[in-house]
Amino acid sequence: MTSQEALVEHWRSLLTSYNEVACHLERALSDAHGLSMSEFEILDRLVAQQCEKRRMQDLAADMYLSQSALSRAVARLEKSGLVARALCEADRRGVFVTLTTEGLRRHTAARETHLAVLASHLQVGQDARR
Amino acid sequence: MTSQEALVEHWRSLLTSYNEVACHLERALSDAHGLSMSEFEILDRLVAQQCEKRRMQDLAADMYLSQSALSRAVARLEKSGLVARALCEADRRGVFVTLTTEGLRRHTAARETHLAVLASHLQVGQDARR
DNA sequence: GGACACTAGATGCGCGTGCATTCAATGTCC
DNA sequence: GGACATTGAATGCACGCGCATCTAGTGTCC
Repeated sequence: MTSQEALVEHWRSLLTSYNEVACHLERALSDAHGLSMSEFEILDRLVAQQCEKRRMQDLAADMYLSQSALSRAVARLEKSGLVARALCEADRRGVFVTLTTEGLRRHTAARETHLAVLASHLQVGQDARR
Repeated sequence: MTSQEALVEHWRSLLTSYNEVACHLERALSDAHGLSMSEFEILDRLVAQQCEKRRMQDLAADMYLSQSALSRAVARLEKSGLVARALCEADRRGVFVTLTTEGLRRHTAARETHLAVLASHLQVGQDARR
């Protein structure tokens, strides 16, 4: 097998795995908790890093979402009461995003679903490395 | 590390890789050849299996796209003249999809871009298997 | 301090997606 | 053969995305 073929095969495998898991995750999180995958990922980040920084910036930095997608996702989460926006006084362009109590609760519940879906649809050894 | 943590880490890694590559692929294919990633994948399937079967069905079977997404993607490709639809006489609900000469040409050109993007953004050994 | 570049985030827009539904063709059962 | 379920594909719809743009606040240079 040439290295090109290996490359394409690896990509195909990644594509398949991703779509399989993402599709199930999206459905399960939405049905059980009213969250999209991206929204869950945002909550997950917020739970992980509970220090004070310019959140929008930082969130965007280690996520795959574009700035605009993140902005809207946070807007949805705020509307649902899972997250709160707060002005940053030091630099009034910045916006802090923090979990609400309800947000933490929802994340805790959704985490179960998240893990369950990963466990049943993500085979850890299935990558196409050759 | 617990197995749950390993699972989540693997998923994060997959998510990151996928988005990195998919984003670049989408851009490169679109800029250089006016194709979306899905459209290229469809052409790629058609090049690979040049036997006669109910195409829509078969295409959907080994792709990640939903039936409706596939239907529309094929419609776009047909509109661009890269693909042709043909009625299946044996079962007149079915639709054959075949590459046009131009479709083959476009695929050949796009394949270069595809491989180049994979080569530069997909590290084969980067999966998070632990 | 006033003009100008830059940065953080929000928003208008077009597009591709999945879901649910629809429509036509096919199979089945009496 | 007629009623009914089933199947292949197309389509209405709502939604999340990325890109480009806009707004407002900040920094810089004279």
